Amino acid sequence: MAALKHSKQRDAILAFLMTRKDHPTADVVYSGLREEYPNISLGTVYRNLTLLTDLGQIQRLRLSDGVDHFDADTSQHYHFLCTKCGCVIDLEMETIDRINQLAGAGFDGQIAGNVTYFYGLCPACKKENK
Amino acid sequence: MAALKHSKQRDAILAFLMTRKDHPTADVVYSGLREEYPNISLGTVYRNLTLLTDLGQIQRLRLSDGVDHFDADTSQHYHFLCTKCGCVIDLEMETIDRINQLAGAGFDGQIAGNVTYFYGLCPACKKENK
DNA sequence: AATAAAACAGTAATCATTCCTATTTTTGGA
DNA sequence: TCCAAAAATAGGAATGATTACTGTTTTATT
Repeated sequence: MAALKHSKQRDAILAFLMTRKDHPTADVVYSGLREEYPNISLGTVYRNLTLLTDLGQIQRLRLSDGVDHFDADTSQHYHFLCTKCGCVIDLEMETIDRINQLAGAGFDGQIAGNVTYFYGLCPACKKENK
Repeated sequence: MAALKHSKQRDAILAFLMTRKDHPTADVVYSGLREEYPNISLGTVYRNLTLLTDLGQIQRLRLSDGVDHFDADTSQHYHFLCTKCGCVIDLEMETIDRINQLAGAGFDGQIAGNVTYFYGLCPACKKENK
């Protein structure tokens, strides 16, 4: 039913995301692509970001800053949100697996997964605060 | 500087929240209070929910459904979001303490805390799905 | 090349939340 | 108890991210 058709814009959005490690928002993707595609529309960016998320090619990060961020690295890893400058950084740490089992014990529903991220001061803001 | 003044509306908002375990949204609080306070305004609800959060008397839950939920229980505990019906439920489980230390190891910034919640099917939706 | 389906650009609409302003309430002192 | 200053309110306008709509363009298939 889906009958997905190829599009240059979708390729460009995915390629752009793959070049960045800062987990940009839809608006940043839009701005970044306007040089190469002056007529690309914000709606197209949103639609494709959602589509790529549904396809499992990228992941959407919904942190507490109220704006969605997107990450081309779909592997399980943790994120950090700086409460001062708002930047988002990958954290290098092992996966906490048992946590879903802990949550499921004594719960009659079905745990499909969890959302976990960290917040505080990023290295740059921490240095600046001294 | 703060010079907080008493208000019936703020009392009512806090009292309403304390009667509920379902972590209502601002709009639900607003609707629930309109019987007793027909003229209460949505802005007042939002302002006081933010104020009470800042005072540490309630906590704001920012889950991935895009709407803020509020909880009068400020103790550390975990939440579950049903991906089908959208309900939010408290989970009975021990606190995972070392997770912040794990995240902080090898990270040059400062970890202030983490956000962790679970998602899946609530007991009612799980039963219905069989 | 002809056709149908999908994607697009551009724009309007939605929805949660915040902001603004004139009025009302609270509170501490005369 | 009355007064004045500060804080809070109601009501409505504004914001900002995201989604929906529509007529046009692109893609893929025969």
